[in-house]
Amino acid sequence: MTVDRDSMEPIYQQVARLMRARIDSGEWPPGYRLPSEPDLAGSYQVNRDTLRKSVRVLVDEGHLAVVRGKGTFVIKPEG
Amino acid sequence: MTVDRDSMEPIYQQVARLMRARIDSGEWPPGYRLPSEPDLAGSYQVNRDTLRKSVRVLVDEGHLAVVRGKGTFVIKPEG
DNA sequence: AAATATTTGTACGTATGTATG
DNA sequence: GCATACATACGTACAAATATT
Repeated sequence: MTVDRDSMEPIYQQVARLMRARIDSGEWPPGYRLPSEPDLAGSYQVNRDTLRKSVRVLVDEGHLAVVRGKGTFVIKPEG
Repeated sequence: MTVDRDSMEPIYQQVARLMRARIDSGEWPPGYRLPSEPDLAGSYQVNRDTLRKSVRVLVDEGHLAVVRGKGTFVIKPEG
């Protein structure tokens, strides 16, 4: 062992975890439109590019859907 | 009709097409390691970030595999 | 209808970190 | 240790789709 490995997690994954928690907890319910990317980036103190990486993770997981010009929405269970 | 729509294609997709063509043509055969991202970015006259988007497209299509620290490789038919 | 504002998408530039050779 | 190659992160600007006034 090389002492304490795997304690590093990229920021965008950390943010993705935080956002996932808000979805799972119901704070961001199905159909909810998230704050804008610049707003979220500000909230999490990260760059917009980094935030968008986090969003992509959740989109890939099927938790979020992004619609250009409209916003980012929490996916509903059925669809 | 709104006159000639859909004639706009993002640069990263254009580059993805060019790269796909080189794979399909056999210029980049299975197992081949592509030039480095900075080199490819220079060849196609785009930013490295843009080139990485193109690569992601081909990875998602199953044409390429990216290995950190090693390079980007053309996927072999079988695996 | 038209102009404006909002929101996501694309593109470039730069710096630093991590994995591999 | 050093060089190479991919990964992450930040900043900036403008384009495109949508919504609002």
